[in-house]
Amino acid sequence: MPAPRPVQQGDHVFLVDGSSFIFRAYFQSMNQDARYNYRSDRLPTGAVRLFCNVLHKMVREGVMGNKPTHLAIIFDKSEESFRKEIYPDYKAHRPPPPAELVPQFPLMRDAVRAFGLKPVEQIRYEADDLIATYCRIACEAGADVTIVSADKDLMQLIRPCVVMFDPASGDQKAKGSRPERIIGEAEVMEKFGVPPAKVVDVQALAGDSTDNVPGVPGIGVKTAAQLITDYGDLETLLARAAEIKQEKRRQSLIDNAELARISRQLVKLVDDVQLEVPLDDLVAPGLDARGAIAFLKAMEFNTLTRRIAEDAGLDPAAIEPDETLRIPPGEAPGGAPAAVVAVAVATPEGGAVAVATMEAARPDAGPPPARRVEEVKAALTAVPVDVAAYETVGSLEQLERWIAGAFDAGLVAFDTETTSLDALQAELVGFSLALAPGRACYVPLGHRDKADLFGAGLLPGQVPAAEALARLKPLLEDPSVLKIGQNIKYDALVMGEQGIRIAPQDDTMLMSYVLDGGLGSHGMDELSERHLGHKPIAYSQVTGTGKARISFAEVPIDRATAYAAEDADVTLRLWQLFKARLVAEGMVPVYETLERPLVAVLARMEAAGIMIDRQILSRLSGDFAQGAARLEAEIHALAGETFNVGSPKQLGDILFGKMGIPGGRKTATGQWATGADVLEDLAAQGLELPRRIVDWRQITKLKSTYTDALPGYVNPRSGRVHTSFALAATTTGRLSSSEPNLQNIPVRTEEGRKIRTAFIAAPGCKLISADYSQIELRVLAHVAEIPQLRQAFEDGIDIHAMTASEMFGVPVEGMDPLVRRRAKAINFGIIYGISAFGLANQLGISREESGAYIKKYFERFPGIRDYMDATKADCRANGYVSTIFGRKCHFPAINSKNPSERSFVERQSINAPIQGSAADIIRRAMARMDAALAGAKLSARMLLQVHDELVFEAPQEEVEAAMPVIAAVMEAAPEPALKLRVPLRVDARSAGNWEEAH
DNA sequence: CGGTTCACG
DNA sequence: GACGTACGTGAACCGA
Repeated sequence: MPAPRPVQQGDHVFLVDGSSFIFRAYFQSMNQDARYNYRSDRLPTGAVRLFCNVLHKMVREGVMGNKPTHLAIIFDKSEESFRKEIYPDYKAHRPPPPAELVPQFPLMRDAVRAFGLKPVEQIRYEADDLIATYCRIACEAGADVTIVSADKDLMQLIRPCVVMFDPASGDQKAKGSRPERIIGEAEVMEKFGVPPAKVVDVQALAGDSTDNVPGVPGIGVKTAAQLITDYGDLETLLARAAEIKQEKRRQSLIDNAELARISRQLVKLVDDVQLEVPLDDLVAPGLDARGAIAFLKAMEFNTLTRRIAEDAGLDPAAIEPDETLRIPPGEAPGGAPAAVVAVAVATPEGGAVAVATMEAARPDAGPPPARRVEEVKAALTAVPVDVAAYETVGSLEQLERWIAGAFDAGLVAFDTETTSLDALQAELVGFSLALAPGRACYVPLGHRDKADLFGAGLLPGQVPAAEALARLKPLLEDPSVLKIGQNIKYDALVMGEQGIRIAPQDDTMLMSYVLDGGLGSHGMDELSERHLGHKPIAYSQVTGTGKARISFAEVPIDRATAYAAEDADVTLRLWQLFKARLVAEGMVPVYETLERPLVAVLARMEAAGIMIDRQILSRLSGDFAQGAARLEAEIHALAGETFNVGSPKQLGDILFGKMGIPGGRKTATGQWATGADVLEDLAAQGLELPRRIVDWRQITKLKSTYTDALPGYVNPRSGRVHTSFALAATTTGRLSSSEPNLQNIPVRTEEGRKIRTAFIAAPGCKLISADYSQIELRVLAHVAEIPQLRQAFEDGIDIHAMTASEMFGVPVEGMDPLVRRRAKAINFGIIYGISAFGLANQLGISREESGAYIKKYFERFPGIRDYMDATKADCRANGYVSTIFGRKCHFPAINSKNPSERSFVERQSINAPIQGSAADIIRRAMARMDAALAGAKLSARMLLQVHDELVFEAPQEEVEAAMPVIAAVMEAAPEPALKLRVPLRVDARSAGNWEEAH
């Protein structure tokens, strides 16, 4: 450390706001390739790396030609600022820092020391107060000061001897949305409308929602600036408040004078802190190259290590890494549950995981997660949703202020309003932004005059859409600003149509799904009621329903603002809660690896769509129509009367009433049951009519659900069919597909398979279908640890034949197909939570016989009964079961008094970990697929997921290269989080259509 | 809008 | 010992 030297005229003091820098660096790091963000032992280091780069540059080159003579890196000591003593809610609703950032706080300080500097921090004071104090002392000594920060709260310090420098994306090649810049008096005037000395007065009136400074309700920066300019300062204004003409404003100022004074105290920086480290001690070092290299090597920052070594003429290999920065292996796990640690330690994406453990090990990581959740909950309703006043943005200037606010906050809740639920057909009508609870706006773009019959007339008071979107794009694409949405895949698709990406993003619907899957739906209205105790304005309330329903474009703008801004506000509040809960409940790895990455993946798949051959479908429709007509005539003849063949009620009456066929069964509602199983039974007795009904039903089903309906889903712009995948719809973690459902395209019958030939590859391309073989049985073999099953999968033996062989003692060679079929049914039954009744039904045998099979099965595979019993007990004790990757499936009815309901839930709880683990595996494969294909220089793209199958489209010439890449990603999907005890196998085929590829 | 049926995994 | 059943989906159609 260099010797102290008094600051004097001509010196240049650099004051770096370390705390705000950390957050910036973190969000920036989130946008780069994940492997740069972790050390080889999964310690998250991305923010530290960016911090070191800038620190190095500052020491070496200075800023804007000025090199520092004195340099202080200043941090917030803790959250217990003296401001909390004045106003307990100060910074109260700050979300907790991202989990991956937490272990980096102490590393930042280590970095500062390694560069030969002293991190400066003082209890009770924020970094800003220390900066203010150093600033005053330096100016009094006649030196110049550069404050390195982007925090607007520091702007009050600017004066002739003080400038601010915003490193923003400074040394990145990033686009020019936020160039690095010097902030002087002119820039402060521009932002606050007053000179720096009066900034605190403006902030006292306008408040600051990110820090929870209350201000005076109804007064924003603009009004505040006007008032301060008119009256000179805050005290004069408050003294003469009675003179103000606008009634509401006058009253608000009179009522809230004290609040304004408190606010001023909160924003006014203290510049007479008793400094523990005198300014004179902070002499800028010549770089301590050896110390820096030891640190950088320990962090594994190779590029910067090399650069510094070169500059200093040192051999980096000769310098030992600083091993004190290694976390001893025994220290990490802390008190985390063993299961979580096991998942965590190995997850590649899961720096997050390493973090959960790290947090426990670091005493200075902030309040414990559970307390944090309570704090967030308490703060959430500080500004009730009901009374929040939302802003309608009617000018570009206004929009720019909100966008700047989002950049400052580093996060924004975002929501689009459109004319359609189909994102790819929807027209954008407006969007809303929320920056803090109660602070939200709506930006109308395409609201039309309802009275204008020609529909062209845009209502006045809206921002020109093209220009608004041009302003919005840099925000939505900026890596340092987190975009928060409720079902943000929809908004991503809508914005994608405008050529705008949304990244990075978080989704409250998915957070809720991870936290509370099985405990209710994850729609926003319900989440708001459940967690915020607030019922938001319903969509139908603004658009009406049924015949009177209007397009959102016709909703009056004030109504639209109330609705849309509230949605963004609610989304933001939910995010704060869920973010804290994910940490507290140990669900960060599940969210980060199984949910968050899937948003972009599915958006791409949906946008890609799949090509269909309409000619094939129309020909099939014709064939089916003929077949159905012929069958219908025969059915009427056999019945002796015409009736609606599609009516189960009429059919039941004819079969079991008029014709008096015995052995009918009734459904829950007392109607005659006429399902295929019943009709098949009757057909087996030699009856003609039921056979024809079954055939008729099959044909009409294929016609109405597929061949007739699919062409109607072709998007006119792309000429392809775009399904919508739901990520948060099932109780097990599976996806679902709708409009159209492309996960139930026929395959089991020959007639049905013809429909698959209509799903085709684009010209010059092929479809590739890759599916997991027996994935659920393999998962079962893994979780229940069944040695015979494991061995069979290891050896690649026919699993159903093996089961039959074990149970009935017959050799696999030359096995009776009927015996194998029974074993297969039992295997599936096991996965479904077997019952004698169900198995008997499936096999058409007696319950006694099926019960004997099950007994036999459990004798041969006792591990499976143990697994089932353990799973049920687990569910009863916790109310949920977990997949092998830690996804929770809640079953609150597990302890139901109703025996039938209870056994139903027990079967669900047995099935869920198996089905859900398989779903997790394919999700992991999907999350990695695009990067793997791109890494192999392949342009193949994923189009569909059908639970255990992925469908791709690839240029003909790369099909052979793509298939092994796809299979490898799928087969290795559980790793490295888990190594299954059984191998996974994937079969991949290619062809011009889906039928042949499958 | 609930019930029934049937397409898929 | 009663109770209705295989697990998970979405779409079409009927009939109130």
